[in-house]
Formats: sequence, C-alpha cells, structure tokens
Amino acid sequence: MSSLDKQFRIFLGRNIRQYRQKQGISQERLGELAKVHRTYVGMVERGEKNITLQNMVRFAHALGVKVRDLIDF
Amino acid sequence: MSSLDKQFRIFLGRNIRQYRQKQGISQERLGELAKVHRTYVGMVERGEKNITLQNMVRFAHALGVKVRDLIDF
DNA sequence: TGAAATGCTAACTATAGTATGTAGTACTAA
DNA sequence: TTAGTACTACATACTATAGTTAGCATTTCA
Repeated sequence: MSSLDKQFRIFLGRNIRQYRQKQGISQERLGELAKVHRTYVGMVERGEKNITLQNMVRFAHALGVKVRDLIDF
Repeated sequence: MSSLDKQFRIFLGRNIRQYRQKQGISQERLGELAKVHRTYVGMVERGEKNITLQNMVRFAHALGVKVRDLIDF
C-alpha cells in the first residue's frame, strides 16, 4: 500500500465529509443511510480505508450524489 | 450483495474492457501494467468483483485515463 | 489446426468492513 | 464551575470478502 494510494483515499474521504457536512448530518446518521457502521464512516473520511465500489455507491446514494461526484481524480 | 450492486460492477467492467480493447492490449498485458493478476482482470471485466479504490486507480493509470472516466454513474 | 487470448473453478492470503468500548472535544444549561 | 448531551477519534478483535494464483477448459482467429 503506497503513500500514493493513501492520497486517493484521503481525497475521497475529504469529499465524503464535505458532502456530509453540507447535509448537516452526523457520521452516525450517514452510516444509517449508507448501511455501514458509524465507526467505518469515520475511518473512510480520515482516509484510513481502501473503500470498495459497493460502498462508494452506498455513500453516494446516501448523500444524494453520483459516484463520480465523490471522485475528482 | 444485491443485484443492483452487481449492475455497477458490470458497468465498471464494461468500461475497463472498452478502454483496454481501444488500446489493443490483452488482459494479461493490462494485468502487468496494472500490477494485478491476469485472471483478476477477466473477473473485473465480467463484473464478478467488487473492486477497491486502489485497484480502480491502478486500472485507470494503466489505461491512461482518470478514475472518473471508468465511472459513468 | 495450432497458438494466443479468455473463461472459469477452487483454494489460499490479505484486507475490507463490523462491532465494542474508551477517551476526548464542543456546546449548552443549571 | 459542573453536569449532561452529541459527536468524533481511535484501539482492538472479529467476520466477510477482496485479491492472488495455479490449472484446465473454451473461444477466437490467423
């Protein structure tokens, strides 16, 4: 796992966090909407997890955006 | 794993295959470039694998496109 | 018809994702 | 101050599954 890979995780996490805060909802609420665990939301937002396509789709759907919108790279 | 999730995997796999064929390279060659196994390329293109962000980045880089270009959803 | 490319299965290893508990932060009210 | 509430960070440990690999079957096409 290179540090370059980590950069992409951080970009994605930052985007998810920004969309979440724009919605004014907590990590816990986003977890409910995306059907993932509360702590997992935090890990993803901090760029600690190498998220799968399935969860990108879940986050995008929960945030009311397209998967593309989470990925500006 | 719902069938809706499978649809997204299929979309992604189809895009990767199209870019690969546009480059005129084999699955084996793409595997070398992306640093993943030959058979894994096939599985992804057939929509059988729930690919991670790291491998999306690897495929995109190997194909000379952006991750966004692999994701039209 | 033979070689290159791909499909497919099965077993394995690495890691994504789940879940619990604790600690820390910020804000509000008494 | 102090207490209470809501939110987030973080450390484990566990379970589910992504990703690796070998081998053989099948397709494709010169």
